[in-house]
Amino acid sequence: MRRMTARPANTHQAHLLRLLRDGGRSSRAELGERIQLSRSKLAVEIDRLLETGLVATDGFAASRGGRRSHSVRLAPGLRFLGVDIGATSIDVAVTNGELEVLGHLNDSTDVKDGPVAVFEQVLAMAEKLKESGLAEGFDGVGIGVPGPVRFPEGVPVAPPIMPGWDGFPVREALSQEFGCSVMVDNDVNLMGLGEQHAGVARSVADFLCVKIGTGIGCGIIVGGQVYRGVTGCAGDIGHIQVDPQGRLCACGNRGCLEAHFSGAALARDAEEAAHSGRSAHLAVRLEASGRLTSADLAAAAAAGDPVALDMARTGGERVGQVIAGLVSFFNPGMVVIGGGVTGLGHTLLASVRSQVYRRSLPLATGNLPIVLGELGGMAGVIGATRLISDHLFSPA
Amino acid sequence: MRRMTARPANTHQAHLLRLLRDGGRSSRAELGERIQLSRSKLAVEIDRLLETGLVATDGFAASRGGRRSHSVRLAPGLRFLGVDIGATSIDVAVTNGELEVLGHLNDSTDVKDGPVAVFEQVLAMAEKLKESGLAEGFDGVGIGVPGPVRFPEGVPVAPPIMPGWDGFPVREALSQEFGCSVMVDNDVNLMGLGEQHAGVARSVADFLCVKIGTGIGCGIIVGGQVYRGVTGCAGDIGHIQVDPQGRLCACGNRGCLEAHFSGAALARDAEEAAHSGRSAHLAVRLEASGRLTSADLAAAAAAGDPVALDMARTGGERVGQVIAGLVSFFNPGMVVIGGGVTGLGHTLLASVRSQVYRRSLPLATGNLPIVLGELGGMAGVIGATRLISDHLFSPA
DNA sequence: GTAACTTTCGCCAACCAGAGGACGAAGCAC
DNA sequence: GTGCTTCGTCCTCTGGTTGGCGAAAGTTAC
Repeated sequence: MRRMTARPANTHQAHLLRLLRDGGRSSRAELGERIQLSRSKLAVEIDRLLETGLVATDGFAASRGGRRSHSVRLAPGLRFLGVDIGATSIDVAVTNGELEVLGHLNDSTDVKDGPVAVFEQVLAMAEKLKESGLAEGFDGVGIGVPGPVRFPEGVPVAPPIMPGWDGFPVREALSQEFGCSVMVDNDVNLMGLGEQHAGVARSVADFLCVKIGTGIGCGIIVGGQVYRGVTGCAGDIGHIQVDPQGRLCACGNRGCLEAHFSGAALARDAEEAAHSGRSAHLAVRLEASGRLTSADLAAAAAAGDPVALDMARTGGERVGQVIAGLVSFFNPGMVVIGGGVTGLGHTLLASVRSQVYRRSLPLATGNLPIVLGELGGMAGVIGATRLISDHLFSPA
Repeated sequence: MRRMTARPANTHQAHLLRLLRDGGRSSRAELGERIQLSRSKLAVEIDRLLETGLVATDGFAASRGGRRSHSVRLAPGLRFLGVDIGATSIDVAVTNGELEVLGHLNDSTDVKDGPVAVFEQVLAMAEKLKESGLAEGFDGVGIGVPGPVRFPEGVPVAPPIMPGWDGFPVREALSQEFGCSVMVDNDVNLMGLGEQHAGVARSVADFLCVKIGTGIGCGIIVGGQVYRGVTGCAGDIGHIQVDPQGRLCACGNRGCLEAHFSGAALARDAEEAAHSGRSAHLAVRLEASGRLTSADLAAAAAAGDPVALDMARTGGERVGQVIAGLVSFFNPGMVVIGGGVTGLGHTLLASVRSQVYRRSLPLATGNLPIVLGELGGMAGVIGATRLISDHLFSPA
């Protein structure tokens, strides 16, 4: 099948494409109600979109009491690829134009192996998805990487946990490889976009999305759009100080949030607790797998292990302290928490909430939901497809 | 003189008015270069503005090598009033349409006396400005208050240091009193607007403006606009924790920034140092005036008093710690520091900078100016007139 | 001092895009 | 079948852009 190469010619067409993406198939009349456009103009633009092949007719719409209208929808062959590269795993998903996930693969990796090795893996996974018949090619690819990105160029800059990625032209290289448009962003921003598109933050314009995985980052959505800061590294909250007398962090400072509470720190603490015999539960798990991860800790906490619960509680307080500061500063409409450690669930959430509600202005916390992400591991890939579709569904 | 009651009829007129405000008198040709509009349309809109009296012709413009063009400017009789209500003082200034300050008054007050008393004072000051012949009336009034404001309605909400102001309809009451449009905002936001309009932050779209006065707040400018958060209390950084084992704060928590470093905290510390005999310099000043303020501390520091210098240094480190967190989170293009304690000047600035540069990502700090505000006490009132002019120079 | 060039301004004609009304077609309810 | 509603197309009208032209008023070159 021939890939779509057309792009909307103007803002009206772009707006229509987004309406169809987010609202699914619609009649012209329905579109007319949602868009600020005269009927004649609307008809012209839809005709043009039909001509370019970006949208297709799709039978009749349900009657609303009068003449039935013809439906239109995004071209059914549209395929977006979402790639979420984590520190230790890769998620790849293929969606249709409406960003519904048609297929999904997860693979473990080590981001430290460098971009060439990782992208070989990504390409293999994409190939597998194609072979399973879900796509014959991709119209656009969105990629999330665990570090700061110079967004316009799609190039990682000085990523702390990704040696070898600094300056690697991810966007350009993959654009060539896939033969289509590619957009690259920080994984946390994409998680925010994902939760906004299809998760808990639907219809929230200003919110924060805190991802606690191997590291800790925060996606910032202002007015429905990702805020990236002037150099693209906004949301880098992992090294905010939570305790002047705290632990020494890899960054050279003391008491960084990430040194106390992140996937890496928790795993280390859990192993320490297992070795020292403070937690029999964790010791058993360590025995079984040889290593401990935050998932083991979550399981131990779920099983009621007091040491694990305590770690979740104190960790939550630390994150809560930082989030309280961010809430005071940013006054968001919602805080979404995601990433690997969400397995700690309500223990974590409870202590975060208690910190925030205690430390921030009532005016800021009065109507502030602090919730876990709804999409789990899919948030990143969905956000990635949202990113690339936003790009493609905007005037060239 | 009759006040201007007209408002721009469309976005083009609004845009023209702002161009004239920010660029001063211009010829039609100059305006044509700066605005996205055809010559004929431009001529029509300018003619309409001339008709309504919002702009006036103003002689010939300097020739650029051809036929001389007629200049237009904002109506010369336009007068805006900027009011900056602090915890202990009031600033009032009158400007022309171009927001040039024509006259300025400063008076001490106590915001705790409540809105009625304070506004009586404000009205008296405005009257005095009128009597000095600077204005015959006001076309718009902007007001800053030291606490959170429900912006659309212009009503303070739950302001911690302004008992009696909660829910007082400032905008409505003063609009009646002055007989013109009034806009109310947090004083810190207005300081940010002021520094953006006429101060160090000209041409910076994303920056933070930290005001350290009686309390501590932070104005957030995103994309050239004030970000107020979902309930209007964004930037309330005074109660971010800087030390879990720190001082007890009035808010009930421990180690709040404001408890360690703010006009009030510094004055208390300075008096303590004077009493205990640790600083002879401060003791002399205490003797002289019976009370110490941050201005005394600044003077002592400037004179080389080691205790005062140490207070400035450690205080700067505390603020710097918080700002470092905000820089990591927000990745601004500039940080402006203002408010009463700016008298501490470079001692303060140096320790803030060292903290931020040490704790935040190089990517975020690489090209990040951390500077003192340029406008001093005038930032608030200029920002206030900017606020109301932005409002009046937008389509009705 | 004069001629040639430049720049601005106002006017007009041609043209184009989009809004909104009119109208017929298509479907539903009774 | 009759009346009502909805849908889609056609057509007109308005507002705005573009480009051209000439007058006015400067500057520069000679």
